[in-house]
This record gives sequence, structure tokens and C-alpha cells, in this order.
Amino acid sequence: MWFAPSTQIRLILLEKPPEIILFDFVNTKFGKMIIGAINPLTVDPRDQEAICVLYFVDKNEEITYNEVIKRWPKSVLIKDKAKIQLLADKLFGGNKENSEVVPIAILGTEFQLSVWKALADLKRGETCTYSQLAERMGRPKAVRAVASAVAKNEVAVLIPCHRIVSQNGATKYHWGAA
DNA sequence: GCCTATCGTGATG
DNA sequence: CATCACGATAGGC
Repeated sequence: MWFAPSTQIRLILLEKPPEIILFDFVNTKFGKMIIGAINPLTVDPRDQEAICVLYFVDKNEEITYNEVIKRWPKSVLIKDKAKIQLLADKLFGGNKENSEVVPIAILGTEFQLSVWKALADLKRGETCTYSQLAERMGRPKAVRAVASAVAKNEVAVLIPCHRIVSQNGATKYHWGAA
């Protein structure tokens, strides 16, 4: 992965949408992104914010912000520059020996989780088609379902959906092939 | 290119 | 609960 290689990811499974999401926009070397995080203590006994949203800012901040609202209609978004910046540093500030653990909070069905897990198992640089993924999960015919599960991935690059190539070669990555 | 088999979600009532 | 429409698909024609 292209963020700090030593960065550890810890998954936290949510059972319901968070009431409060802290967010802010950050500039990474790969472009502007929005980061959303769960309020501390509501989910993580270790008192850390957990990332639940990580989108690229495609066009402008407002559009991306609205995408978050749409995805989490029941959550209140609160801007928290300091805490989000802290998380961004953990993720992208990979110059130093960075062994920080970045908690990721995800909400999904079992099927979705297994899809994301299968994705995470892909080795660095390895690519895969949706049908190969489906097959690996023992559901060779659920190709379409796998695709829509992948599409609902909330954390962009952390789950390596960019390693998927469609069978005919014409990848349609949500944020563009680049 | 168009047609269709396929299946998990989310919305709707 | 039942039904319906909807995909970042794949394969056949």
C-alpha cells in the first residue's frame, strides 16, 4: 500500500450508524480527501478516534460532503480539524518509523465484510476480477453482488478496491482509474 | 453492442 | 414478511 507501510490497521465492527461523525478535509500527496471519524469512547475503549469515512474529493468539497451526508443520513457531522489532522498524520505522514495503529470503524453485513476481507487478502500489486473474488468466496455466481458490496466500501484506499480489474479490461473505478 | 442470468441490499408497504 | 429496482459483472450472441 502506498501509505506508511508500517501503519497497522485495526478493524472495529459497528452495529449501527454512529450518531456523531467528526470530519475535515485534508490534503494528501494523492489529492484532497475527506476523513470522517467516530467520536472517541463511543466505540473504542482505547480512547482513539476510528476512521469510518475516507473519500477522495473528486470535484469540490461540497459535493463530497453531500456524499457523506447521503451515506450516513442519521449521523451528525461535526468539523474537528485537530483530531482529523492527527488521524491524517497517522495515515499519510509516513516518513518516520510509523508504527501507529489506525483504527477503522466499518458497518456492513456479513457478506460485505467477507468481500472486504477477501480484498484485503490480495497481495500487494496483485489484481483480481470480480468473478475471481466471488469464486474465492465460494459464491461463483454472486458476481454482481460482490461488485455492489465492493462499491459500498467506505474507506477508499484502505481496502484495496483499486486492485480489481474487470474482465474485459475496462475498469470502472469509482474515482477514476488513475 | 445488446440481452440476460444472477444475488445481496435497501426502500417501500 | 413480500416485492421491487438496482449495480464498479460476465458471458453469449
